[in-house]
Amino acid sequence: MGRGPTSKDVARLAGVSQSTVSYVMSGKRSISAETLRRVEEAMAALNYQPHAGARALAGSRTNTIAIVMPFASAYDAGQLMAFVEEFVLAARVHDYDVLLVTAEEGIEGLRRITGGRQCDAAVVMQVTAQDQRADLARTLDFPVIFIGVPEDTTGLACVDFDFEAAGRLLVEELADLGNTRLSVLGWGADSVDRDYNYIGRFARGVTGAAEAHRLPVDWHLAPAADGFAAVLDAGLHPDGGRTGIIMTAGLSGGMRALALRGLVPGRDADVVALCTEAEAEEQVVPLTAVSTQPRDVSRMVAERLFALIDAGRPAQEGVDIVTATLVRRASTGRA
Amino acid sequence: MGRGPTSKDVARLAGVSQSTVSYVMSGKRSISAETLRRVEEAMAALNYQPHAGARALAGSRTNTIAIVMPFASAYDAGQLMAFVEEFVLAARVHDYDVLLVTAEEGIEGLRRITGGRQCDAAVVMQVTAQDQRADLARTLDFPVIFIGVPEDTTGLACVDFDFEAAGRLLVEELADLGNTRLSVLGWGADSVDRDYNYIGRFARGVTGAAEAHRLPVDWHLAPAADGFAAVLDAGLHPDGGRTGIIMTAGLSGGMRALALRGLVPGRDADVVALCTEAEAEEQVVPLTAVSTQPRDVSRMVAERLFALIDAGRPAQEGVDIVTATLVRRASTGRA
DNA sequence: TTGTATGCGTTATCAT
DNA sequence: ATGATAACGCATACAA
Repeated sequence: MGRGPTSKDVARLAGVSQSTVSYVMSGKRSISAETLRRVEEAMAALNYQPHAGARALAGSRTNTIAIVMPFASAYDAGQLMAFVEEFVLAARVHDYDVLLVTAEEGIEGLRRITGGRQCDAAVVMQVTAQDQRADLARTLDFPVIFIGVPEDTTGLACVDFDFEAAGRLLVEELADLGNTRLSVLGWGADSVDRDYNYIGRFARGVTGAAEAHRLPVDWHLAPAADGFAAVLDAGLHPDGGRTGIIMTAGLSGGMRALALRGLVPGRDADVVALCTEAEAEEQVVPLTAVSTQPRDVSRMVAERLFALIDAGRPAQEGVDIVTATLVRRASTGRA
Repeated sequence: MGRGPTSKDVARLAGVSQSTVSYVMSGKRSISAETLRRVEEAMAALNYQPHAGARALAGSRTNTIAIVMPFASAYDAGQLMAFVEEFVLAARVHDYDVLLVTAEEGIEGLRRITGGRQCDAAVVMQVTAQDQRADLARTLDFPVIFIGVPEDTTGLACVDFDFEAAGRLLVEELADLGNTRLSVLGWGADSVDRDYNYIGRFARGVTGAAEAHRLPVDWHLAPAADGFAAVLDAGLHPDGGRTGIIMTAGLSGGMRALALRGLVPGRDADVVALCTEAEAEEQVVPLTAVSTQPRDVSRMVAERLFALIDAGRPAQEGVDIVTATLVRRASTGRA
């Protein structure tokens, strides 16, 4: 593997000193038009690419951002991909590359990456209420942005979707449609155990709005939703009431449970969901839904991160919330 | 942002020279038990992490692999994620990190990453028949593995799923079930235009097997599959014949088209698919299908790549094929 | 078995 | 406006 041209080679070809080449790249001092031209020509002629390692060593910036990803998680793959794509594109605009770290490496992964100066900042996804990585970040003096909201956000920069509003919007939609009780097919015990904060916030949004509208709610955990099936079998609209359905996790299972009983969303019951737009639209009956917007989250994270990096400040404390909006589709009567 | 401890600091604390610390890490010369212990203690005490940039500069290895990903593509997000996860895990086993590059950067992205010595090797996904990156790789003297098979594989290392066998298996399954003609809902013009080789290989597999069994085939491009809908409306089994259905792209659209007409896979027609296992299983009627195995591909790529890296040889020419297998589910009569 | 010294390719501080 | 030169932190050839 050939060693590749260095800035010294460029300098020689352009007939200038090596430091001049460096200054041409950084733009940190004024260069005469003539010199600039010769250096740029030489760089092009040699197909010169600065050595990233040498840069990181001398300049103590890597132009790399690490993103700690929860692969085998409750997250939808499409969402994750959308988030990552958007983030990588935003990073490239600022001339940054993206290093992938699995959440499986846990706190050690963060330590390794930051300690080894492989990146200038990190994004940590899928944050739990009691997240050890939050504690580490506080001691780190290193820009980290969290996606999700740990219980104690002191000294942390967080971004998240407004799950509480999402819960509220879905309940209000069903209430407006005249439903008198709610059945929720939601996250299973495994997710709750791992203490994903957003599940609690969503539940709080649902509960709050349901109480305000005096609607009783029964919860069922996906995917082992025997209870949910029982509700369907017992009849959705007993005693002249009307049961509205909210689905979060276990969407395909829930839709299948309906289909197997010949129940059509929008005709036999109002069904709303918290899911991706793609999921909402690819159902046999497209779903009225609040969709998390991974690209919006991604853009907000990138914006905030590069503001930090460019300013050189430590991560500014605070939680940024991405707005939730409901889109009506055929699964609710009045679409 | 503090500078962090260096190997010099470790050396001082352990009462040895800096080079000894380095040799402890690399294991490239024998160290007395006593020295080893003191150095390791010092490293632990200081929470020492070697500076990645300095390492790359001095050792000319980055311990990083770039993976060039096709985000907004015909690829399924779940497949991509599975591939990436598996690869990152494999990479960590060999003490490598993974850098993400978008295919949107095209050939320049590859050039930038390899030229800047940000990685020791690269994996290029979603390769087209006439892929410029293949030409670049041939001139690069740098380990690159392609996922997908360009037309000219001279000097390239490629790994891919056996799409031709996939097509054959699906046709044979339908033939064995007594179908006398085939209807294929497949990739749309956009994918074909971009010349994804695997589409052609799949089609070849279908065509070859269909000819061998003397089955007529009609093709419909997803998602604008008006022709497919017309076939359904015209009646699937005219003239005492029997039409078997193969779905590749546009699966959800195809299933919806069936559902809207009250057609149930496995009852009214045999339906098979080339899709992910998750997709096959989450349908109302689970699908008999050949599934690409992203994790198998990933493992094969990783295995081959690290063999190259460890051996220090240039990428060994040749195409590795990941076996295709069919799994029977309820969408074909005899499940 | 261990220490000394050099170089990797940049950035940035002195000079001029 | 430009050139020398000293770090940056590690790997490794050379000495002992």
